[in-house]
Amino acid sequence: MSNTLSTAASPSRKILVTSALPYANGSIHLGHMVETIQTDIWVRFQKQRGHHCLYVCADDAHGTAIMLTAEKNGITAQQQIDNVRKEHETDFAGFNIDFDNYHTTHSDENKALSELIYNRLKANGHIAEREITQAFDPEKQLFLADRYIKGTCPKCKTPDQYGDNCEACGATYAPMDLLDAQSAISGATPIAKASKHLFFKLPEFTAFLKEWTRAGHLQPEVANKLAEWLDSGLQEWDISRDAPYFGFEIPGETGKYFYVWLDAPIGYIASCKHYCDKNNLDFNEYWAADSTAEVYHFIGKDIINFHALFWPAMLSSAQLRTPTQVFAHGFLTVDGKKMSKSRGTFIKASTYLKHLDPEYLRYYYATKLTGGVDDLDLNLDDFIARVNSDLVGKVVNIASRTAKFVNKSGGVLSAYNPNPVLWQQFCDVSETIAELYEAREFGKAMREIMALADSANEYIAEMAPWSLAKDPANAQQVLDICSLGLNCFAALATFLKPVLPTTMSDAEAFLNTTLNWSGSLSYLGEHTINTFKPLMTRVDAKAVDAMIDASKEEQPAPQASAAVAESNNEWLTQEPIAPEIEFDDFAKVDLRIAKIVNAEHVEKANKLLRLTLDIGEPRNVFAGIKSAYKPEDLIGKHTVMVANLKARKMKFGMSEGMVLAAGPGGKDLFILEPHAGAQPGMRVM
RNA sequence: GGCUAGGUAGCUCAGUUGGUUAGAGCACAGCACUCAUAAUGCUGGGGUCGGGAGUUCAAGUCUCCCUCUAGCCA
Repeated sequence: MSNTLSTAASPSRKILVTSALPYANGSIHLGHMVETIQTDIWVRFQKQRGHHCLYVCADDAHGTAIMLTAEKNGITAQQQIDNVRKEHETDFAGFNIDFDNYHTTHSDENKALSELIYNRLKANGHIAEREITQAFDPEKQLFLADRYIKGTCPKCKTPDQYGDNCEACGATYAPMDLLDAQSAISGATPIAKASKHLFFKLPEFTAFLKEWTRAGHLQPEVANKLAEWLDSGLQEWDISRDAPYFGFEIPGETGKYFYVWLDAPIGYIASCKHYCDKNNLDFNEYWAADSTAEVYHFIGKDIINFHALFWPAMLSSAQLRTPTQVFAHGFLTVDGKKMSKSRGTFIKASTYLKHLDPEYLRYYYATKLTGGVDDLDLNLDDFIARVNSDLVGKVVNIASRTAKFVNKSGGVLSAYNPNPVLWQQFCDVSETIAELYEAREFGKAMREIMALADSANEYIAEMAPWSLAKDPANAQQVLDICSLGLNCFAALATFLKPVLPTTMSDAEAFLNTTLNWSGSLSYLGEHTINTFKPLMTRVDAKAVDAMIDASKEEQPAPQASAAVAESNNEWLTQEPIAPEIEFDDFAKVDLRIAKIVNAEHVEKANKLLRLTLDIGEPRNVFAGIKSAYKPEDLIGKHTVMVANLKARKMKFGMSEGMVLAAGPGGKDLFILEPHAGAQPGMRVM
């Protein structure tokens, strides 16, 4: 993202940064860490540049899921979220995520702020009330969200589907449309029940949001994505949930609670307030409508709507400032695939920490992070090679190969710089690297840094101080060369400090200095250093394997609902044979042999092919078989069609009949083909 | 079904407003060096830039179609 803000040290910048609030219902895994590591690197960079930067986060502690988990664990919701919060904080600390404040949305601050904001929305006429009908579990006395209802898809009859869409055929439907719908919580058959709900009148913010989303607050691809919502018309947002619900009760209502997504983003403000209150800071400087502080939200691309539509609209109505920018990032894949429990790639943060150094992952993520929303792949072989080669082989090696000569000659660096051109290269690139950090182009920044490391290693190889050292007369020259080498290392350490806080803190101890980056680099002249000790050890491939194995053990492969797949009668199970009919019923269906004289793609249609069939007369038929057949493979073949089916008007024209095909869909779709000899027009009986 | 993003060397990725023989790191091969955590340096092999069509003097880059992958749809 282009950004006119200066990256150089101008202490005027006052910055508030957040990472998305992890849900208090599960463990932190390496996917979460993409976001917190990205944010933490950015925050550490800002601090190192001398800016006032505050990094806050919190656990997202409300909702039905947490209530149910607590119940299952036989503890109160409060105990549940307290336990999880402890675990989350430990995991983040293990990865050196340096929050200034980590709070919870189930806090006094958040309650007060949620009520305040809600009351303002209401006073401004932005809250609507109306009755809606939802699925209700009569046994649990609980309204059921779509994901808590299971049943058979009304369209393709696949069993065990959730209440909003079918994973097998992709159909979308209302939860009560499911065949044999049942509550996933109690197993009871849900009933339809009406209840009053409160809505945030989002459509009234359409003009505001159309402008806001294009005003430099978002990455362009994110703004494009949101245009879809804005152009198709915003809907009112349901912000209430009926009791029982774990959350905050809505003021002025009874048995109504704020939907978890209403108070979650307010948790950013609440955590900020909690910090300000503890530290005697004025929290209005961050959140008042006229605040001049910069506010940034780092989020995953799955929650863009909440942060870039609902959230700015709410803030605007509540007379609070909106975020300076929202930075969305992509998801984590491991070895090119979605994280999987059975493959052992659903790796919890705590599992990683048992086997590997957090600095490795911080660096690897940094090499792959961009300012965009692309997904990030953790390729385990690449991870090992990259960390070992870049950090141990290149960067740390510079110190390792030069330190001994300096330590031997008394441990004091030489003030004479034998190659000002090389040093100038480091100074010149310093600002470029800073700009890349600012723009969250960490991958590019790492590449620049490694190019400098290469230059330093080339220089040392060329000078070969180990050869010069054989003659005591060259002692001063050897010291000059190695001092420059260590200055190069100090510069690299400065640039890498936001990514590798622990390693570079050790480097500071070795170099006996603090690695500031608030201005231009300074050359360490006559300066005493300490004895070099290895700063980082290589990634052990065995440790990576052990981590994967441990992830498998923790999450045993589910006894896949393989019952269906194993059954010989898979198709009968999925779609039982229809009720018996009389011959006359069948005879009503006029099936004919048809020759496919032409087949072609239909522009703008994702599933259809246009077939021209000859049954003695021409027929135009649209068939949903594009996913399984190429037009050229069909032309000239014979098939069977229903010839007396009432013609149907489709978006692309009239369809005069249908061809017969079997299979679940997608690539598994098989049209019928008669044995040789059948002629177009023959009736099939 | 709609939409948004991707598909460039074995792997992970760069490729600015279309402009000479498409780049980097890792991996691989050869050589050199031996200070360094078997680290480092030099040289080299390797790509019909997902497929097809079009615009252009010129397309990885622009347009259209197809295909595969990922995600979102309150």
